[in-house]
Amino acid sequence: MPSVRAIAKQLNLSPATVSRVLNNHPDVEDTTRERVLARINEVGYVPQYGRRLTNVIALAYPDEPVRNEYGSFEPALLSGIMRGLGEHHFDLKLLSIRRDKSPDESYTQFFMRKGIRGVVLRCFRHNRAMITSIAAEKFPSIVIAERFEEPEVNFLRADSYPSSRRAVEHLIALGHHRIGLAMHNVADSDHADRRRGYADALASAGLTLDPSLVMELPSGFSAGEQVLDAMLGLPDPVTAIFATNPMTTLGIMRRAQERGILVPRDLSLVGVDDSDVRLHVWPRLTAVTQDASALGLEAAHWLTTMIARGDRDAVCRRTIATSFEVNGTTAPPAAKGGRVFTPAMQRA
Amino acid sequence: MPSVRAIAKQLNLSPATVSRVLNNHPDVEDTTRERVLARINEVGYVPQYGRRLTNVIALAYPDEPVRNEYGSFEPALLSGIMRGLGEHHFDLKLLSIRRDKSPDESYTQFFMRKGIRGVVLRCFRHNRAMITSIAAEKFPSIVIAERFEEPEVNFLRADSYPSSRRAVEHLIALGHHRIGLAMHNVADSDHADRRRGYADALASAGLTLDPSLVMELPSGFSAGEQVLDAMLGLPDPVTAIFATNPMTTLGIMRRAQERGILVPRDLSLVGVDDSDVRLHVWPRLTAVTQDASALGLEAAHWLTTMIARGDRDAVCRRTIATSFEVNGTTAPPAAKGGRVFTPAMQRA
DNA sequence: GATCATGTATGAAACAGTTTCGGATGCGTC
DNA sequence: GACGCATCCGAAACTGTTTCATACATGATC
Repeated sequence: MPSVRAIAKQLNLSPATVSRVLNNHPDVEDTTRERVLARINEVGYVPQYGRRLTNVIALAYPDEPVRNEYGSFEPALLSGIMRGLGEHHFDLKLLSIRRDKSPDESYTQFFMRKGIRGVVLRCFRHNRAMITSIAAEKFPSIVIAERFEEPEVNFLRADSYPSSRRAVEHLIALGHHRIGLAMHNVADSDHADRRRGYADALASAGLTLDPSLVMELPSGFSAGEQVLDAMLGLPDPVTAIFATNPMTTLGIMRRAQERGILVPRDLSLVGVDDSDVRLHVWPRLTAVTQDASALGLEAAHWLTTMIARGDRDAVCRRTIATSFEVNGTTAPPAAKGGRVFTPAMQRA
Repeated sequence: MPSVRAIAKQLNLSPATVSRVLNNHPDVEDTTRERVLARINEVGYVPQYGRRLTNVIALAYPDEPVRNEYGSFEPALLSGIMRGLGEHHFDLKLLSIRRDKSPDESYTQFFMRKGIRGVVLRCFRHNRAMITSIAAEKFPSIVIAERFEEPEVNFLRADSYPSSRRAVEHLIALGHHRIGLAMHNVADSDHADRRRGYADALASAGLTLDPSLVMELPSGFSAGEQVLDAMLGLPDPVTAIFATNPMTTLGIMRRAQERGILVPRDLSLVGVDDSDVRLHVWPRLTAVTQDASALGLEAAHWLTTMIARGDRDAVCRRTIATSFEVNGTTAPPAAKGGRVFTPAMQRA
């Protein structure tokens, strides 16, 4: 358990200088700063004073935290994390890395400055590099809902592949063969898994994947509305859609109702749900469900346990299952050839 | 700016004892503890060491934080708070008071132990006493979405009365006179305002308030389903419903669709929305909207400004407006006498 | 009733991390 | 070369916490 004074002595510096480095004060020479940081990382320094104050982990977002557009995933995740903190009596801080981290400090410095002992990381398309850097610095961290090849990155995710495949197989079994795929246009592994589930289900049923039935759009409600219009506007329209994003799914449903397209009579829909929203629409949504709250709980519990034990080398590369739940938005397709919708038939 | 040592000297104690009181250690005599706490409160002691670590406020929930059932209010609020923290560079901690506070410490002690300088409080039916206690201790705090008579309680709320009244007047103007009111069964001022808006709108139109059209239920989705069934099952059914709770509103809509009741042809519905959910259903919901995100932003900004200024006597008793937005769920009532729904007419 | 545990409340001192102040050093300018 | 100025860093002071020892009360035992 090295103290600031011990580290200073080892490096022939004063405690003041080490403290300055830890707090990212500007007036330290670069070479000195590097030397201190190297040693800090090497010995895994943790401030001992004010232990109580630092029994805190953070949920860190790359940019703005808890955006509304993220749908119900974030609140469910938060709720799970809060429950996972209980056993070891940790608190949770919310951080935005890009907003608060100064570019010239390391991630470890940043987190220490914020008084946190570990971090649960949300991963989006653009911040994989950030995450591998944090992991490389060996700061206690765990990534939610993403998969990494790098062995030093800890993560906890839900595997969407089997459920996605079952979802599409379910549609095929009902008789659908023109099945649209509405994807979020991000290259995260979750969405890749869902796409793979779609492709494999088609392939194993002997259906060819028609690229014109695959749409990639930004996440969000209005994307769903566009998807519906586009997919039913095709010369040979789809009879079913698999939407891999919760908000997009809701957008599709709303637009379908607006246009008087009856789900599931005229169109079958399988969505993705992070909480209970699938049960709050009518008809209840047939969906691939992942339990965001369980992800949060497990991640928080693992992280706090690891910190409490002082085990800096623990590894978490866990994948929990998703499930596929058949509800009211899937049915056999309408009469052969599908229906063609004309503006006159629309209610709105 | 008194230090622990200064306070100790004033009271003829050692710094150790004062520190023990601050950290709620058990082995301090009760009279000594009281003396120290009194002085602490009197001088408004704030730990100066590790100032950076304590540039933190908390969003404190009486019980479990960020419950899913709260609907979209919580994430919107959180998002607003995070934005409001930016100017003064504060961080946010999430706390559950009942879970972490030991019964024999004061609220001030608890918050100091958690290293926070101020607190944004969520208020529910059962914790008004808690909130007045916190305010009485003069710990920097602000309550969200609730009104208090006690002059020492700071709050920031949205005034639902005018919009609620306009909502019901809108229904009356469309020709409705059997208008149901679905209320959350809590005695908070927000819901009281909505009820008052309902009552006043009826009264000023010369309509009598029929108590059998007012239902009070626990918040939540399934409550909405019960409301619909009950109100349409009346001998003289309602032709419109004003639902004062977002989740209840969604429950009503879902149940209406399930039963094949067309909104707004067969039933007009006015709801309450804390974010954008009203636009994500079909038809888009006519609703009283309050901007939870703005509440969070303003509250966080006020609190951090007050703390940064060192102004412990600032007062916030602000009410921001809500608005009433006409969308697609309200229309004139069906032919006189209303329709009677029989099971045979139901689709589900 | 004297003696001896036992336990509680407190202070002195040591400790951890931070900040202030000033000194050394280097660099440019007159 | 002298002076001004900025940079970097250490000594010392300072803040809050924790450990250890002590004073004192209480109660049990002979």
